[in-house]
Amino acid sequence: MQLISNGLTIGAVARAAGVHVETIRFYQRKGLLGEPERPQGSFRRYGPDDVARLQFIKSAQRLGFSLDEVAGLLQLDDGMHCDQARELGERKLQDVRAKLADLKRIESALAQMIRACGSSHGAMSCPLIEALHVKVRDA
Amino acid sequence: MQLISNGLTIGAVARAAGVHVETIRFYQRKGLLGEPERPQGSFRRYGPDDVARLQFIKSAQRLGFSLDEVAGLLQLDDGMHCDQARELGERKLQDVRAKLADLKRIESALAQMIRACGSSHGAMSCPLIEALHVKVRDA
DNA sequence: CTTGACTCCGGACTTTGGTACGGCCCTACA
DNA sequence: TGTAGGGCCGTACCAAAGTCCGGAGTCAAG
Repeated sequence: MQLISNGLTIGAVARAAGVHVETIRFYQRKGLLGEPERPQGSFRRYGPDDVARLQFIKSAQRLGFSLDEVAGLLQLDDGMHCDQARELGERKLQDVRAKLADLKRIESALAQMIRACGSSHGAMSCPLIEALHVKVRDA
Repeated sequence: MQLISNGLTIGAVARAAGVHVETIRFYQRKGLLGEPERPQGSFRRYGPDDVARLQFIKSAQRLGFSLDEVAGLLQLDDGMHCDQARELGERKLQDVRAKLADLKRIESALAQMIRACGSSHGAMSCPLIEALHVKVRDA
């Protein structure tokens, strides 16, 4: 029953996006995902856009965006006025770039630590926090 | 009362690191931060290392690491055997690189959207999700 | 030697992001 | 046409990461 005439059922969407059905309904309650029409009967039918949107939400979450922030990102895509979208987008872009910078510092600290580990064997105090002293800034 | 002889009080550390006192005690319960000695009396005294550690925890969290994961990162720095640390570090490095890749895709999608916004004025459907269709991979 | 700011400790409460459950209702397929 | 496997809906529950609270003890400055 994956496919009611055209459009996916909630279960099929969930499988396609790798989330649980309940999660979809939870996102709908939160307004992150619209509730689609039910054209012939009582079951909602979803499209590939919904799958993409769910996958986007999950990706953004993995990067430390809260659902509220993800909602902000998604509004950019929904029918917003362009200058608002632009402003919001610019703010988000700054966030993203700050995260990138932090993450790069973590990456090089880790890589350095692993190199150090390879060269000098035995128990040692790895320079992780040391390397990260610099990186401290507010979110 | 910020400073009992040498060493900071919990409140001073909290202020320095930008966290609440309760958060420090919570981290201590979780083992993320050691409970320092109380050399003369009943109050604990902290050093600058503790501040750095707290700031590190907060930074890592902002990047989407859970407290358990942060604990793993911190163990690398504490007196661990080098090959264990190396293995854990390599796993973490892969995580970090995956996050970096995702974040870069988000960055370019956002930047592109802002450019598009700038060129064509008026209400429009910004290509955020469109641009992110590619980036979908599992965590 | 008092007073006010602070610490200690335990436990209860909150928010975020879901998960699980149970009862009823559809709908596609045999 | 009947039945199995979903869908629909509400409510309850869960873990993570704090946050708040209250009573008691403790500094240190005036």
